[in-house]
Amino acid sequence: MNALNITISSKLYSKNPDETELGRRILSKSIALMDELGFEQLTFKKVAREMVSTESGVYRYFQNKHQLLTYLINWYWGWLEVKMAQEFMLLNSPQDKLKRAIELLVLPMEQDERIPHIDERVLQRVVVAEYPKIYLTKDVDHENKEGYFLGYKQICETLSQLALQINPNYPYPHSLFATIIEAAQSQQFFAEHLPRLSDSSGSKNEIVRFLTHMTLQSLHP
Amino acid sequence: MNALNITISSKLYSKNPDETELGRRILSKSIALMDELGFEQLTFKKVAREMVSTESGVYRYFQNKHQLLTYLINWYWGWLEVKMAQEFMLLNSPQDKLKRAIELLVLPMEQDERIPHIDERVLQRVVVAEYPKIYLTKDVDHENKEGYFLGYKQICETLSQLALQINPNYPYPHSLFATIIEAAQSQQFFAEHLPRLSDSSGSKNEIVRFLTHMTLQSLHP
DNA sequence: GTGAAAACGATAGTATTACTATTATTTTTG
DNA sequence: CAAAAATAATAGTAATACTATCGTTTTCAC
Repeated sequence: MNALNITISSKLYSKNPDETELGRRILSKSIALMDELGFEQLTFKKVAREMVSTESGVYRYFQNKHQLLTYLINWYWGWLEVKMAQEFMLLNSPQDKLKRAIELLVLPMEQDERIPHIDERVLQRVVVAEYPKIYLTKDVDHENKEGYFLGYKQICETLSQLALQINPNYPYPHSLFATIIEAAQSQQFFAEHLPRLSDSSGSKNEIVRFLTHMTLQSLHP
Repeated sequence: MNALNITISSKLYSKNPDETELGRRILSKSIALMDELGFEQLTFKKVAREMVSTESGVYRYFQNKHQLLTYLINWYWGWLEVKMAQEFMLLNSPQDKLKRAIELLVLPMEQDERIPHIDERVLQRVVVAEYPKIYLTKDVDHENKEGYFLGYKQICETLSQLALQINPNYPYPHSLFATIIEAAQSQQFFAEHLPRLSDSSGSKNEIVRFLTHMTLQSLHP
C-alpha cells in the first residue's frame, strides 16, 4: 500500500486514495482545507475546487466528509504507531518508552519525506481540533463494527501493555491511556484557546511533563 | 432567574428561555430530541414540531442550534456546581470533597422536582454525547470572549482550588481537572460504545474508582 | 379598561449543502 | 486495438439553516 505499513480498514473509503494520484491529491488538499476551515465549513465542492477536479471525483473515493475525516485520523494513529514502534527499539525500560510515547503524542513532528502528499504537522493540528467528532455520532456502534476506530484502539492497547510491564497489578490500563491520549489532544487545544483549562499555556513541554507525571503517578504501586 | 442560582451568560440566548413558558418548552423538548437524534440530526424545525410551535418561535430564543447546545451544557455545569457546593457543606476534608465531586460527575443524578422542565438525567446523557462540539469550532476564540465556556472553566477552577488544599505544590491543577472532567464524560461514552478504550464496561462505579485513583495519585506529594 | 408594546404564529423565500445520476471523454491495460 | 476503468462535466433534488414579513394575541403600565 504505502511507503510505511499503515493499514486502514477498507470500510473507510470507496476507492483507496493512497493508490492514485487523484486520491493522494484529495488527501493532501483536504488536510490543508480542514486545517484552514474546520470540519464544519469543509465541503467536497471546496476540496474539488482546490485540487482542480470535480465534486463527483471526491465522492468516488469517500462517501462523505465524515468518512474522509475518519480516514485521516486513522491514518494519523497508524503513522504514530509506526513511529512509536521505531523509537521503542532504541529504548529499554518501559518507563522510557512511555515517556517517549507521550512526547510523540504532543510534540510537533518533522515531515516525513517519503510521504510528500501528507503533511504530518498539519494533520496533527487537524487531529487536535477534530478528533472526537469521528465517534461522537449516533452511528458510533455501527461504525465501530466496520473498524472506524481501530487506529485509536490499537494505540491504546499498545500503551496499555507497556503500562502493565511497569505495574502488572494496575487495574485501569485502557482507561488510563484513553484518558492520556485524549488529554494530549485537548490540553494542546486548551493551552491555545481556553488557557484557564490548562497550566501549560505556551509550552508543549509543560503538557508532556503534566501527562508523564499523571501516568507514572497512576502506575505507582 | 431560576429556582436555583444558575447564571448563564446572556450572550447564550437572544431571549431568556428560562423566563417564559414557551422558552421552557424549548429547553424541555430540545433536550429530549438532542438525546434521541443527536446534535447533527436535530433541527429547529423538529424542535418546533415537537413543542407545537413554529421554527421562528425557536429562533426568537436562540440564534442557532450551536448556541442552544452551548446553553444546555452551561446550564448543566452550573447546576452541577450548585450541587457540589451543597454537598461540600456536609464534608470536611478536601479529599472527601474531591471524591464526592467525581461521583457527581459520573453517577446518575435524581431529577430535581423544582425544575420540572429540565430532566437532568437526560441532559447528562446529552453532555456525555455532545460536549466537545461546543468548543471544537473555528469560532472558539470569539465565543470564549462572549462567555460561552464559563460554566466549564468555573467548575474546573473550583476543583483546582480543592486540589491545592491537598497539595499546595502540585503544579498542574487546572490541567488535572480539565482532564478529569473530560475523562468523566469520555469514559462513560467509551464504556458504552467503545469498550476497548475503557476497563469499566458496565459499572459507573468503576469509572469513579479509576478517576479517584488518578486524581489522588497525581496529587500525592 | 385602554393603548402601546411585546410576543407569538403562520407563511414565504433564499442560498447552500449533501448528495445522486447521467453521459461524454480520457486513460489504462489485457 | 478493444474493452474496461477512471475521470470530468453537468444537472438535478431534497433538506437545511436561516431571514423576512405580517397579522393576531397576550401582556402590562397607567
